[in-house]
Amino acid sequence: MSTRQRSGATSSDVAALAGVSQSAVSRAFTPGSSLAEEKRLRIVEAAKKLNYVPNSIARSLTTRRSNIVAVILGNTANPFYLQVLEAFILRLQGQGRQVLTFTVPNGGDSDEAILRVLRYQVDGVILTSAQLSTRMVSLCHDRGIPVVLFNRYIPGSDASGVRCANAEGGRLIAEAFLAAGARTFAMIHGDPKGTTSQDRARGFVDKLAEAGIARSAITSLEGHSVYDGAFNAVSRHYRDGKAKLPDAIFGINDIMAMGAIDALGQRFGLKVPDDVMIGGFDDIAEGRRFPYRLTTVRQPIDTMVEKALDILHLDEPLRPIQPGIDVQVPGRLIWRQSIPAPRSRTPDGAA
Amino acid sequence: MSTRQRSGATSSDVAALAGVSQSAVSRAFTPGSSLAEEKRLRIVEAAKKLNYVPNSIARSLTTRRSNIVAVILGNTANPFYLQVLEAFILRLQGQGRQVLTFTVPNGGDSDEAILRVLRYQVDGVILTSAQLSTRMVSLCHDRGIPVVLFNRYIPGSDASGVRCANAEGGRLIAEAFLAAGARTFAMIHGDPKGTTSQDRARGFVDKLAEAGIARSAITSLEGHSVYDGAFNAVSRHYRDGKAKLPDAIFGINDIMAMGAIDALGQRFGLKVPDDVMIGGFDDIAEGRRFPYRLTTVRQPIDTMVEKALDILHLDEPLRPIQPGIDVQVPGRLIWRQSIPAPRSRTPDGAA
DNA sequence: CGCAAAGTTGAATGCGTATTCAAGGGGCGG
DNA sequence: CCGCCCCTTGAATACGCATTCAACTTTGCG
Repeated sequence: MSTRQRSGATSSDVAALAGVSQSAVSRAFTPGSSLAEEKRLRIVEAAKKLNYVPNSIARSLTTRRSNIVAVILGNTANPFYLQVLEAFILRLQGQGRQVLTFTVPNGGDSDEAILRVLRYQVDGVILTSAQLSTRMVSLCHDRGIPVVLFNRYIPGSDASGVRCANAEGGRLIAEAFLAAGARTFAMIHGDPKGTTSQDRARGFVDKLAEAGIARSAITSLEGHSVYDGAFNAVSRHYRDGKAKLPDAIFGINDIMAMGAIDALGQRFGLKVPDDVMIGGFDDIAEGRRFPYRLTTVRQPIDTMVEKALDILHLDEPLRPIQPGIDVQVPGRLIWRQSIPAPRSRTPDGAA
Repeated sequence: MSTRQRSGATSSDVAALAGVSQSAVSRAFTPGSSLAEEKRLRIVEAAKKLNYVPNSIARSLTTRRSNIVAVILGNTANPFYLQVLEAFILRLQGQGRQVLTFTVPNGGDSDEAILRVLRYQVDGVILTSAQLSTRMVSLCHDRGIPVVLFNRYIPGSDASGVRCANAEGGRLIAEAFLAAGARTFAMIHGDPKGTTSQDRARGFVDKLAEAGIARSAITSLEGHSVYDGAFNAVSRHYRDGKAKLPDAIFGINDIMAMGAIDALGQRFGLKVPDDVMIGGFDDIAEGRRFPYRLTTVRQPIDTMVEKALDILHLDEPLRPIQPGIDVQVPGRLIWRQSIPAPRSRTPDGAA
């Protein structure tokens, strides 16, 4: 009701009411510090009476730890990364930490975001699907702020990262296609500069090469990591029988595989997997359901998030920055209806 | 490479290098403060040399403004709210502000999140689809922290809020159904305690009543605001011809409308809109596409976000907390294929 | 009972910045 | 040439809390 500007009671206010020193109040709210139980109770009671809440900003200033972790997101159009964001939030909240969320325009660099992050003295930075200059890496490095790249790495840098074993995942899809009898292929790339897309494509092509498929039998399309990009690429490339349809199309991520399926269905009246088989990557919720039923490589989000936070070493009082730790977590092939199952396998339903 | 604990150069370091006082450095980084241009340049240069970045934590302590806004999310399973989150992030980033993101378990209360928020001295709180006790409202109130409820309100409270005109939206869907010739109806509710779901349902029922449809001709199902909930509710309710199918089903939000469509198709082989027509609410991206093509009420996210931030009055140096401002933004009916178009209208394609 | 060790407590200090206050300098009009 | 006002500047202080240090109290054990 009043327009008071004070943001609330301070530890000194509580101290005065409880008849103790400000130090005692601080200790009452710092687990593990030495304080008589009886006094602690008295302080807590006084605090409640004043609606006292410790000021984390002030605390951060002295402890030099903000308990804030920054998560920087590129490509928010891909539901996968929103799922990743949620996983980070849940886990960090469980640890009593907060998440400062940033987005950077798709394909843009994250330098500005990093600069903002530095101002807020965050305890760590998670970077997904965004470019990061090596200058920024070393800036964080110098200030003792650990950075973990999520599903991305900077070749030649010593930045740490966690990623799905993308190349192996690409191989898994290739194997599935081969087992289902495909002999001609297309793949829809995401961000051409992104290592994630490159690695998946490489694994895919390598496996096919091993099976004797010539590189020329594999068409490359650009889908820019988004649904519409894939939809349009497929629509354009196969319009009017301009190009011959392959037996199988690999969407470098699920959202593009979905775009491809819809383009085939709506533009050309083609059915998946009867006319063309489709494989994806990520295992996003939307792709599990009708009508997509994507056969895909599941990225174990929880495991990846856990490992990323491990690398951050948030609990270390002083954290020596290790030279880049690079963790790869294997993906798992999930069989659904978008690729016909070979004899030896049975498709599972929607997971 | 070193394990230095210092988090970087301070304004005093820069001052020493530039041969000025710490005050001057502070002024150099505070737009609008009085400082000779030549000196400002010298300071900026020294700062660059030291990789100095102002410490926002320390700044917040003296200015009593953190430039942080908290966004609390319930129901992250609904893509709509992730879209909302992104809109807030983008807009706030553009203002030089940061977003602290919290999630609360679906249907849970947000009291704990609010308490965390208070510790961080955020400049404002946005709360979406989560319960909030009036005690917490007044706690924020007392501390001068503005709270805006997004698509939610607390009856009898003076908390501010922005929401879509939900009742009117429900009416729009009812009108569309009626225009298409429907006479029997079902609706799938979301969170039974949520005002959003209640309001949409009320508008829907009211409009039907005006058209002479008895309440008993409207079946109520519980979908708990999630895809699976709606899918299961429809599957169960109409199993084995247990209940007669209505002409039209209103999913209180798109994600449930989608679940309903899939249940009808997969469980009963029914086609939309030929066998049953379906209406939704929100206009999420997934519902625009094949195979859903949802006719729905679009919530103008950008407008709503803008208004929500207006109410926050982030720029006011001292912000008197107004008694609850309650803004309602009208939704717009988007015609797609899930409801047959009456003569006078033409459906648009995927938007 | 005595002494050392452990446990408690408060005063004082520092974290990095913004801001106030008073002092100094320069320009301008009279 | 003088006086006034505005612009610029640095010293000092406050922001709210954690932590160190020294003083004091209690416990434990011989």
